[in-house]
Amino acid sequence: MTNDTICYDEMDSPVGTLCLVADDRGLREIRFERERHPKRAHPGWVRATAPLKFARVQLEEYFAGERQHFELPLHPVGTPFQLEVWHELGRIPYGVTISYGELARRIDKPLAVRAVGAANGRNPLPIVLPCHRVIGADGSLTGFGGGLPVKRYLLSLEQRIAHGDLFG
Amino acid sequence: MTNDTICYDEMDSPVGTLCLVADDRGLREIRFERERHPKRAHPGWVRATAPLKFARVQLEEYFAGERQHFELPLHPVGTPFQLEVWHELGRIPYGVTISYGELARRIDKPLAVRAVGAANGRNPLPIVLPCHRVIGADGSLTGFGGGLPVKRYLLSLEQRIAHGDLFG
DNA sequence: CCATTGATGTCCGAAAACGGCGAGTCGAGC
DNA sequence: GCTCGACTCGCCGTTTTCGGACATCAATGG
Repeated sequence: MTNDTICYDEMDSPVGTLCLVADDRGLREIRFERERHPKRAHPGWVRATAPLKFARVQLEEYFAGERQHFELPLHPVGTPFQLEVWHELGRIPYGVTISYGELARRIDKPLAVRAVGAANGRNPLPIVLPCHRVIGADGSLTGFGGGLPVKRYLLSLEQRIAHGDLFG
Repeated sequence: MTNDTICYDEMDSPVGTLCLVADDRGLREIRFERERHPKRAHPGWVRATAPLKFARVQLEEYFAGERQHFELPLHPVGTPFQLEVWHELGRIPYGVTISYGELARRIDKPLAVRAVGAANGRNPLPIVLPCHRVIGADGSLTGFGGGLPVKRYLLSLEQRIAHGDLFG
């Protein structure tokens, strides 16, 4: 029935090598070289460039400051709660930051703040689902799977582009 | 890659309706109508008679007393320990019973007696892998996934045929 | 003769721990 | 007074850990 083969590819980026993973339904994962939650190896995955071409191109455009949102079929895998959180991530506009509490409120679970943080930490599609736009209520960056420097880089990139700060 | 479609079929037998399940590698399960460890439903399974024809015929021959061992590709799924136990089951001759302790000794784990019992209880291929030939050290039947009456029936069938007791 | 105990792999439920938080409290310092 | 940090505590989904229960049986000790 469904063709469950999973393919992957790697690409260079300003924040290090990225590993893109997809199945026939869409993009499943974007992995940083050194992740906080290292995922297990990929048994039976097939390296393939073609199916991931659109993802790679759009990411390159993003890093070049020429793309503010992605148009890709996505297929992140997670619990219902996690999917809800990740889906909500997709609605945060480019260059905008909100707090974990605000995100919790937006999914109608104002008290599930730490749970939102945890779900954010397991976001399998960083950059595309912009978990980096979620920060502490006091403005601190608090954490990021690929490392705080990467989070800082992404936010400053978006600030620069969104606000037209040519000196950033 | 591997064609993972799973097919199933049902058949009548002297011990009630049996559900046969197989993939392209062989027979996976034989389910009784009312099982002790009820397995989850079959999402995405396809009903198909042809691939299970040999299994069905051989089972019918077995119940008719005309077959004493099976010649089928098998593909039971379990832990390494379980596979070891189930494999050993296949060596118990028709009409013979051994104890759980004896079975444990045969796989070189003489102390894993209860573990052997548990593995026996999870045997996905009853009848074909004759877990019914394993009984308590004191001769009691102790248990059977499809119900003790079925275990009794199978043993008495084999006794009758093996010992040529025409009055059984 | 009966009750108890220990050894073993697996499953299942309950319980606890653990986070990419945040509001509140309390002192220290100015 | 006011600000700011360090600390505490409650919140909630997920993960991990843990404790029994099993298709047992031989060895003990009363």
